[in-house]
Amino acid sequence: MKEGPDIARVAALIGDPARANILTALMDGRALTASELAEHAGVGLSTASGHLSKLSHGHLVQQRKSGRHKYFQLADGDVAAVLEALMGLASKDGPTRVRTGPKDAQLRTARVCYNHLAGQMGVQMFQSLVSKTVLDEQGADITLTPNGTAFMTEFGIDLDDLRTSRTPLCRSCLDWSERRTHLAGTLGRAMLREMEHKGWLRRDPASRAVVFTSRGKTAFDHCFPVGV
Amino acid sequence: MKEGPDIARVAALIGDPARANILTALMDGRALTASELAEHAGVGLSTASGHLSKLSHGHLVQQRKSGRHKYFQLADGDVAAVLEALMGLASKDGPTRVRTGPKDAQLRTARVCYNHLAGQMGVQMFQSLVSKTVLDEQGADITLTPNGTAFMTEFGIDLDDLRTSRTPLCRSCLDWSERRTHLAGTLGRAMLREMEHKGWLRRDPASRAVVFTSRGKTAFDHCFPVGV
DNA sequence: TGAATGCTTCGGTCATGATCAAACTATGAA
DNA sequence: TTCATAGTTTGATCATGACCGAAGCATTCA
Repeated sequence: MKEGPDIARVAALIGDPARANILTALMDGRALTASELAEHAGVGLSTASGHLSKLSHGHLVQQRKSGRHKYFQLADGDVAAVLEALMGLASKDGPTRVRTGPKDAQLRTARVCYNHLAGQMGVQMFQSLVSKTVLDEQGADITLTPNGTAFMTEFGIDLDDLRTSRTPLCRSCLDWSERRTHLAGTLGRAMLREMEHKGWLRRDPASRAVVFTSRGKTAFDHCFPVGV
Repeated sequence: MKEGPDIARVAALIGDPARANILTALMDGRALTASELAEHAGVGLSTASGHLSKLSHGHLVQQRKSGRHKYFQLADGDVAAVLEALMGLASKDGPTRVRTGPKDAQLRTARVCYNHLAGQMGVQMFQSLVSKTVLDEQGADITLTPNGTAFMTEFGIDLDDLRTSRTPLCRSCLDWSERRTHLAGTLGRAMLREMEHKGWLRRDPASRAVVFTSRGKTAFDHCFPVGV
């Protein structure tokens, strides 16, 4: 077998353990340096450099030079979505799951997906926004209603600022632990940032977990009540 | 690097060209024999047998013995969804796309995704059913409305028969060429089968393409008008 | 009971690519 | 300028695993 479908190229790229480690490390949306990623992957710097070059050519990651550092991040949300989907498959792969530890449960309740909130709380927020008619959901198309504009402004988000970006304001993202839609796009990102800014939550620096403060959880539930 | 995340195992499984060929061959939902798959993959029978054993252990395919034949098919819809997602990523991978041929356009309009209709027409059907309130969409949850029961019966589908299965009746599936939801689940499968039975469409035996007859296209547009 | 077909297992060959250390380049700091 | 830090390139080693043909099972058909 020499020439296979393109799908094989991409999958093989993700299929190397070191590269998979790099990609999962980037799943929280942060940009990391080559050395940090080498550390995460558990390989030497030269090896990591080679991997990053391949991931770059495969358009799975994006690079940005800043001084003598080079920062890497996932190319876009689609890559993150594919990784999430693969995790969904892998997690039910037979009894290999030594997982479901305490960390795992925490990821299930709230985690960062690329740059927005995912997990049970991400889904709760989204569904609450839909029933409050802040968002309108038509298939995979999410739009902000006129009603929603006021809500967001009050929440502390500068919509004009967001609209300058060429990436869509609202986007749906499928949650693989919950099998439900949650909010992505620049608005999803802005809301996560705002909640962090309000002090509702804290991002675990070592993982994708998001920890709500008790005050934050209360405010969250008040702002995004379930089953309205 | 020795032990990576589970995601690497799954991705590596898909990442081999021969195995990727096998999986894409199975994307139309049909069950194929080991020899047929060896042919598709372009490798010897013994090699294909080894690959199939690995795919089986990785829970990506399912096997069923029937006489002296052994049939293989994708393990479930989630696998198909991941493959579709990977195709989405691969298709925008730089200028490597010698694709976008006539076959590609045909796949974009209508194709089989695992066992249901996908592509532009799949999306059209789904959206039409939602605006006709045959289906109700809440996030990723799709349900058949009481209204919809009558519609389906008239369409020629025996719902009681479908409900005996333990897999959900309705399920949403994200279309990666259209970036929109379409209908999966046993109902999605039944509708495709019924349309084939009505003679509206014909499945290309060599690919995932679905070709509508001109009469079928007219009936389809009448039954599932766009933008109702 | 053979004979034929479909698939699996085994043994051996071979190519790929992951890895590291060391040399090299580039940027920033002293 | 010189030194230190961050990253890339190169060259060599080595393990993995894809591949095939031949032999081995199993199932059906005669």
